[in-house]
Amino acid sequence: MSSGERVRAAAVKLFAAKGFHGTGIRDLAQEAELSSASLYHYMGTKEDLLVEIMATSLRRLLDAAAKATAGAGDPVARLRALVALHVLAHAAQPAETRVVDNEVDALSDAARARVVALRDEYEELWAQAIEDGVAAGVFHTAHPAVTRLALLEMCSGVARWYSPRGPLPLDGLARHYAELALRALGHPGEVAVTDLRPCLEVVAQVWDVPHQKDRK
Amino acid sequence: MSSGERVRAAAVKLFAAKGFHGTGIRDLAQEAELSSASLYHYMGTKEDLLVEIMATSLRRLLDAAAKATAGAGDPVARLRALVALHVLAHAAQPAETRVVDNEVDALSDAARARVVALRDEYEELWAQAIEDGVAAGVFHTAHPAVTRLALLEMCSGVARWYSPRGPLPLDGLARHYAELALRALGHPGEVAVTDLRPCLEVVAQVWDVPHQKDRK
Amino acid sequence: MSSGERVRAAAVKLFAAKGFHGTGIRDLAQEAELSSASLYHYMGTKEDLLVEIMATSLRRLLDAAAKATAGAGDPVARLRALVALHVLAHAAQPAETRVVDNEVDALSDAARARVVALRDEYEELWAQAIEDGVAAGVFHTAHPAVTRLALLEMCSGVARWYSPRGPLPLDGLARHYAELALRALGHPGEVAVTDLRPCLEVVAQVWDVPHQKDRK
Amino acid sequence: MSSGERVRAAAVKLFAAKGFHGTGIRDLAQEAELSSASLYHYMGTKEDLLVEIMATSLRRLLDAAAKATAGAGDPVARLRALVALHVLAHAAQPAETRVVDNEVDALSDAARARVVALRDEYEELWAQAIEDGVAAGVFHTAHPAVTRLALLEMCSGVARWYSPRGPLPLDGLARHYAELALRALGHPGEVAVTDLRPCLEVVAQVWDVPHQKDRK
DNA sequence: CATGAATGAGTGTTCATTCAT
DNA sequence: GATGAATGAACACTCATTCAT
Repeated sequence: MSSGERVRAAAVKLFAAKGFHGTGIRDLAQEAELSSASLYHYMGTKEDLLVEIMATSLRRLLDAAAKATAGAGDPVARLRALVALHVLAHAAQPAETRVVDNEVDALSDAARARVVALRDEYEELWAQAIEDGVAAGVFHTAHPAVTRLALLEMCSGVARWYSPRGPLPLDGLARHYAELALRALGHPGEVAVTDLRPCLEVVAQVWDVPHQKDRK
Repeated sequence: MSSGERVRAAAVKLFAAKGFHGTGIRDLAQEAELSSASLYHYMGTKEDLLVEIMATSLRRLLDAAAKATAGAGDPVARLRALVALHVLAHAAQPAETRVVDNEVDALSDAARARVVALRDEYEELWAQAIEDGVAAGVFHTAHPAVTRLALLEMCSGVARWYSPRGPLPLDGLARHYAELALRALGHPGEVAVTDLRPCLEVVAQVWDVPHQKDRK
Repeated sequence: MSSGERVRAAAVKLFAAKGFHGTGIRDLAQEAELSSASLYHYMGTKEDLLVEIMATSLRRLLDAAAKATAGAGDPVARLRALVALHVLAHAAQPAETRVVDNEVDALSDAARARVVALRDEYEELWAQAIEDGVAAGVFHTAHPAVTRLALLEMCSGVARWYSPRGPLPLDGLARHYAELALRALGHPGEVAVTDLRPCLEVVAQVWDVPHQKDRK
Repeated sequence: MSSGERVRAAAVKLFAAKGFHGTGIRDLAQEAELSSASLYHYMGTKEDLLVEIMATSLRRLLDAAAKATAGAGDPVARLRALVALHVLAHAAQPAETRVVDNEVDALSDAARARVVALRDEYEELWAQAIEDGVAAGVFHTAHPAVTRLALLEMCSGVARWYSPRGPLPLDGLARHYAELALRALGHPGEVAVTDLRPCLEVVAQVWDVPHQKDRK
């Protein structure tokens, strides 16, 4: 791992664990095994580092979601894919996603606008899937926008507690959440592992996570 | 509002908006319209202030939950009450609850232990309701603990986006979330406003929130 | 001397001796016998301190010059007064005037504009006196603007070398420079001490300098 | 222009514009279009660079002055030459001369001693000319040393404002200053352009400045 | 009850300089 | 020659906290 990568990794780890404002430049330096001055060869300001992490992470999620839902006309399949992908991303990359979800307030106005725009673009995929499902009569919900937010928060929460060392493997987690989400949308039924295979493949590509939960 | 109350209110507002580490003692002083030195007449350290806010807030939620579920043998009724109460608390007191949910990492080990113990005690009410519902055959979920966490995150998320100025009043919000939760637990069905009345009353008592959503 | 005054005095001394950029905040703190943090009770930024010194010093000179030339219709008398005043100010307040003369480049654009405006206002008094003298036929110079700049630089230079401990007292210095200036303007002749009395009085008032050179 | 020359030119430009302490090594590198590390192939420390600039510049002025006054027994001619040369040097090389005049305080004690010795040697030429003129009865001044300093400051000031794009060409400037100086010394009279020809030639040789003011 | 004054430790960032490549 | 990488020390400035008044 190069020094530049170590800096980024240190930032992800510490921003996730202690928050942006709770992480000092000297903490980053120590974690990256560099002097605090050397940090500045690999980053602009501390905020630049945060923005880069958030934007990259969000864009990756957005691209993965676009890929995983591409060509799926069925709203149920799309939502299932979105839920699975979101949950897997948050379970596999809890630090990155916690930073994205928790540190928006630490951004300056300009940077926040950029990040929020990406987030909105991503959420629009969810909104569209739910809306289409309601229109198609496969989803039933009195307040689609509220439901969307509820489901997103539910899925994002995974980053706050999931451990790959626990009893539930990644694919089981994804299946369970997909079922919860579809039930909440009034479309109950089992989710088969085969339904998730495309998602798992996208996840494996995008985040370098093995199909099996047997690593690290 | 007394000076002491102004200090606490300032802390809740700013800790919620900018985080504990993102809020300086001078910010608090300005918000409370006091000098920074005077702050220390009303608080111990900055961390003491945070701990007080978190502990008080959690204890209030815990007491309210205990009161709202007391005597209800029916797991469905208990869970409905817990969901409604949690959602209402987060919608009515978004700042307090955001502090509780987001700033645990800012606590020292000793303080964190206290706060986490309270939180665990509260979550145990949820765990018990779900477990009882599963045992009674009214809830169906393959991973009760995971489901519990998913629902808690879903409900806590309300504090991040709900606005009383939006189209959905508090009671409607509570009903909707209760329905989402029960559906997710495999127990679909409408939730009547009358089912929530006891909750709304507890909320009104505990958090000084009017029944009607027509205030500021 | 209060702490605030000590800070200002330290800044004048050190900015004059080592330049704005050559003076660290810790140097100021040491000179003012305060911690570097305490400095910030008495100043805004380091640049604010510089601006305050320059603006105050220039305004004082401008006011003194206006007072010393007020009511004098004779261009010769006005120029004599301006020269004497300028020289006395630079001899009596060498640190302040060196800061004003040398640190303009250290200012931000906005601050520089303010300071330069004051300086221009002051130089206009010189320009007017010279122009009037030329028009009246008492001064003879082919390039009045160049001459004005030459004389100003000549007089400002005093701050770079004059010592009250040297053989030449303040009033002798002023007389000598007044003679040099008038000669350069083609209006030779002795300058009597009585001609300078009004100037010396203004100087004594404005800069708290005794008439006699026998202090400190 | 070689890299080494670019470094020196960058230093002259930036030290003049922002001061020694106000100029960072990175500023120099950028101006010289080199990396900051590469700078150190062409210089010792930042201070060495400053010393080299000052010493070279002063020695060149000193040599030029010696050459321009060599063999001239007439104190008036000598002073006229000194003034013209000084003014021309400051008008033609404003950056170099500003560095020499303003950055003496930035030098370490040892380096300052070297530079001041050169400056003293140069000023001695002025002192000698004035003294000789007074002794010969062609100059009249009550305080020769003060007058010398006054005239030197007057002439050095040219570097702070003269622009070759203004209305006054170099030779006109030199003539005007020579007249001002001789008048101040009680020896009025026109200065003919032919009187300055030797000086202009020395200037052209030493500083690569064309006789005509029509360049750049 | 309230605060101006004060500070040691810490903030994010830049400094001039070195050195292996 | 030229530079990316590296750093200890310093930079201007803010931190949470104390205390005499």
